Amino acid sequence: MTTAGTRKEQRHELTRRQILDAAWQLAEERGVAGLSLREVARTVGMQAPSLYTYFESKDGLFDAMFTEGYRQLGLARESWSEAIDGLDPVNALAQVIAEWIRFCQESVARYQIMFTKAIPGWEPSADAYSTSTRDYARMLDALGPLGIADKDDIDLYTAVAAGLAAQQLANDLEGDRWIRLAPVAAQMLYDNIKRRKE
Amino acid sequence: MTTAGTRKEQRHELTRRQILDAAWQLAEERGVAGLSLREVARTVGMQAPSLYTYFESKDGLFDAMFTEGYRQLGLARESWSEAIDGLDPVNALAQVIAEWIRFCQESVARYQIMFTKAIPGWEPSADAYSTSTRDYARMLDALGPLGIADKDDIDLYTAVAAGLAAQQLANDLEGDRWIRLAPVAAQMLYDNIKRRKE
DNA sequence: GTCTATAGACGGATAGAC
DNA sequence: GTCTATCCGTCTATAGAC
Repeated sequence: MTTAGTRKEQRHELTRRQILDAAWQLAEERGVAGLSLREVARTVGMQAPSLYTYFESKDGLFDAMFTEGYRQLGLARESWSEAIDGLDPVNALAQVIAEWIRFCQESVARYQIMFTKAIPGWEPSADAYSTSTRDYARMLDALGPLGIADKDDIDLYTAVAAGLAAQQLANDLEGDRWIRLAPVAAQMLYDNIKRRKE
Repeated sequence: MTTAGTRKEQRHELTRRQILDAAWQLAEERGVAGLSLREVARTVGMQAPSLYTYFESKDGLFDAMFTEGYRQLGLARESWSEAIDGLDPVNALAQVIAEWIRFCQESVARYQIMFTKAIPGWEPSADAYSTSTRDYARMLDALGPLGIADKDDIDLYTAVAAGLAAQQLANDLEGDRWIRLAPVAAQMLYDNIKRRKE
C-alpha cells in the first residue's frame, strides 16, 4: 500500500516519511497548534519551501497526520481484538479500555489532532474525516460482541473511555492513575447495561 | 470584592472588564490558541499597546481568564449545591453531572483554557493554578455527601464527568446527546461504588 | 492612559533560478 | 526537487510623545 513503484517514487515516499516524523516530533514538543513549517523543514535539513513538494499546504500536513493517526489506531484495534479473544466480556472490555488510554498516552500530539479541536482554523478535510468515521464503525464492530450495541450504551462507553484518557493525559501524563481504573470502569459499564436490559 | 475604591479605580476595573469580555468573545470565535491582542484591542476600540495598562502580558490575560473561569465555576457549584438539597444521592449526582456538562457547553473557550492544554507555551501561573486546586477541594466537599469519597471513586467520577463533557462538546456542541445520559451515568457510578463497598 | 512608531521576531506561501 | 529571495502578513512587546 505504501511502498511501490519506481525508485523515484520510493525516494519521494521516504522523504515524505521523514517530514512526517519531524512534524510529529515537533508537535509533541510544542503542541500541535505551535507547529511551524520552517521548523519542520529545519529538522529534516531542508528549506521551508521544499516541503511544498510533499504537502500542498500546512493544512495538508495536518490532514496527513490526522489520517496517519487513524491508520495507527486501526492497527492497534486489530491487535486488541486478538488479545481479547476468548476473554469474558468484562475482562475484554477492561483490556480494550486500558489499551485505548495507552494509545492516547503514547502521543499527546496524536491525541490532540485526532480527538480535540486544538488547531485554530483547521478541520480535517472530507477525505481525512472519512477515515475517522470508518474507525467509528470498526469500534462498533468490536463493541457489539461485548454487549455494547444500543446507541445510548455506545455513547456512554465512548464518554467513559474518552474521560479516562482525558484525565490520564491532563493529570498524570506518564503514570497509570486512570489506566488502573479500566477494570472497574469495565465492570461498571457492563453491570449498568445488563441492569437496564432486564 | 471587585468594585471598590475611587472613581478612577472603578473606571479602571470597567475597562478591564470590557477587555476581558472582548477576549472571551474572540476566544470563542477563533479558539483560545488563536487569540490575538491586536484583535482584542480593536474590539474594545483601543490600540494594542494600551492593553498593557490593564494586563502585564498576553499570558497575564490568559491567567485572568483562567481565574475568572474558576470563579464562575465556584458560583455554579453553589447553585448546584442548593438545587440538589433534599434529593437522594443518585438524583443529586445526575443533576450535578448534567449541570457540569452544561457549564462546559456554555463556553468552549472557557472549557479549553480551564481543562485542556490548548494554548502552546502557556500554563497558568502559580496564583491562577491555586484557584483550580481550591475548586477541586470544593468538588470533593460536594461529592462526599453523595457517597463519593475514596480516591478511586473520585477519579472514576471525574473521568465520567470529563468524558461526558468532552463528547458533548466534540460531537454535539449545541445539543444534549450526552447530557441526556447524566441520570444513567449517575446510577451507574452509584451502583458500582455501592457494589464495591459491600 | 492612550497614542504612534517601531523593534524584532515569526508565520505561510509563491516565483523563479538552477 | 531544492534552493534563494521575497511577498505580505502576523504577532507580542517596548519607547516615548502627548
